[in-house]
Amino acid sequence: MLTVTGLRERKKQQTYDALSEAAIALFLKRGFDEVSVTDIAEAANVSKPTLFKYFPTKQDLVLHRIADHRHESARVVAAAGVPPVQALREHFLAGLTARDPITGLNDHPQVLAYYKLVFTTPALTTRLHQFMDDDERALAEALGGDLKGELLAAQAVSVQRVLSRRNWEVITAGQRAADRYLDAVTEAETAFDGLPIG
Amino acid sequence: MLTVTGLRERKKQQTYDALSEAAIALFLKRGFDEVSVTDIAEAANVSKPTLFKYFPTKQDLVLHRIADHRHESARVVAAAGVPPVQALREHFLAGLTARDPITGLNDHPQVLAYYKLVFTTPALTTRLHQFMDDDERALAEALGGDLKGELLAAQAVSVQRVLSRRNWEVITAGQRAADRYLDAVTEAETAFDGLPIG
DNA sequence: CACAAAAGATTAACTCGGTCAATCTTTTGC
DNA sequence: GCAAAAGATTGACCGAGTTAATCTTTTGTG
Repeated sequence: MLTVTGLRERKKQQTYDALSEAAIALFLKRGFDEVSVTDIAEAANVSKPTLFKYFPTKQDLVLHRIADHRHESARVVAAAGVPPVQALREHFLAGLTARDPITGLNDHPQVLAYYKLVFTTPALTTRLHQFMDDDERALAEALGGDLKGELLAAQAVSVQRVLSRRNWEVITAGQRAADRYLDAVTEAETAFDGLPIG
Repeated sequence: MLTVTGLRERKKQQTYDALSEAAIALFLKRGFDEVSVTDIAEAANVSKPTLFKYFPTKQDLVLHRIADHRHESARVVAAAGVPPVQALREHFLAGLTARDPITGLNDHPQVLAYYKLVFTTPALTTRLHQFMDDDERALAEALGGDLKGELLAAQAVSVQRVLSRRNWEVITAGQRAADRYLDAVTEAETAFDGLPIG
């Protein structure tokens, strides 16, 4: 068995990428609701059932990028040697510095277009919230699963959602990420200060 | 114009009730996903498009009861003469005392069956979360719409969701509402104490 | 009390997201 | 090199939700 990666694996990856890229390109051009999954399957030279073997829902054609970050908060807390809230705060602040798109503080046109698509399409925001609920559950578990853990998890996820959304809105209104950075840090610190333990 | 309530209004109300009751009865008996909207329309002697004129989605046939409480938090805050967090806390505690189903502290079999249906059906919990997001937006607006308001709104909604869910789980596990009451109050006070300002 | 206008219900046909059973292709064990 | 298993592909199908045209019922008015 000398095959490093089977031919099959490579083809699968190719199909996956073709679907995702075709989908996002079409969605960006015509809008999420104006493109049918059949259109996407055709554009990727694949049948509709095949598409759904790669992506469980139409929304996931867009959101798989974000979904890859699933349970990140829980992992951060579990891996950290410091108190949970401190770990989450530092992780978010590092994200701001790195201009991680998930913090909303990124003004690359492609990133902006992508998030505009997500935030202005109800079906996508809905599914995004499902992912965040998953995140919250995992985080609550990582925090012990008791009342305090559940509350902290819910509030930590909320905080990150509100902060990211605000950053994205300011950037969308035209401000450069670099110009927003300091305010974003200030807001993040204010927000995390409001969490128990600190 | 002496007509107190037109005949038309009454018939509409009748159809509305017939649809809702037929739907919930069928869902409770066979499960949400095992009943088609066509089944419900037939049971209510109505056509499918007519059903959708009364309820925008299949889920709303179940959730309209909860949806009636929309923006309740925002209204509570707006109507109160006390600080927002205090108003929300008092409102929730009053709900516990009154065994308001929305607090999870209600052990009537019908109520339990209804919430079991809601919480164990993904399509319903998803739509429920959409309502809570609406609630959160309205509350944030009522709180001023700035960062602090948005954060407080998100956390207040989270707190109520976590508390209600915990109560429901304990009741579902077999405890009587009366026996849960004191713990529910304690947990609620702990949770609201964690919110800014208090 | 009749009747015109309008509001609402009905029907049939349609679109679209998602699933399934059967078929075909590729990989793998011998 | 080949048979069997694993996996990919497809056409046919189902259910939610919509639309346009038609028909019924209610209501305000002469």
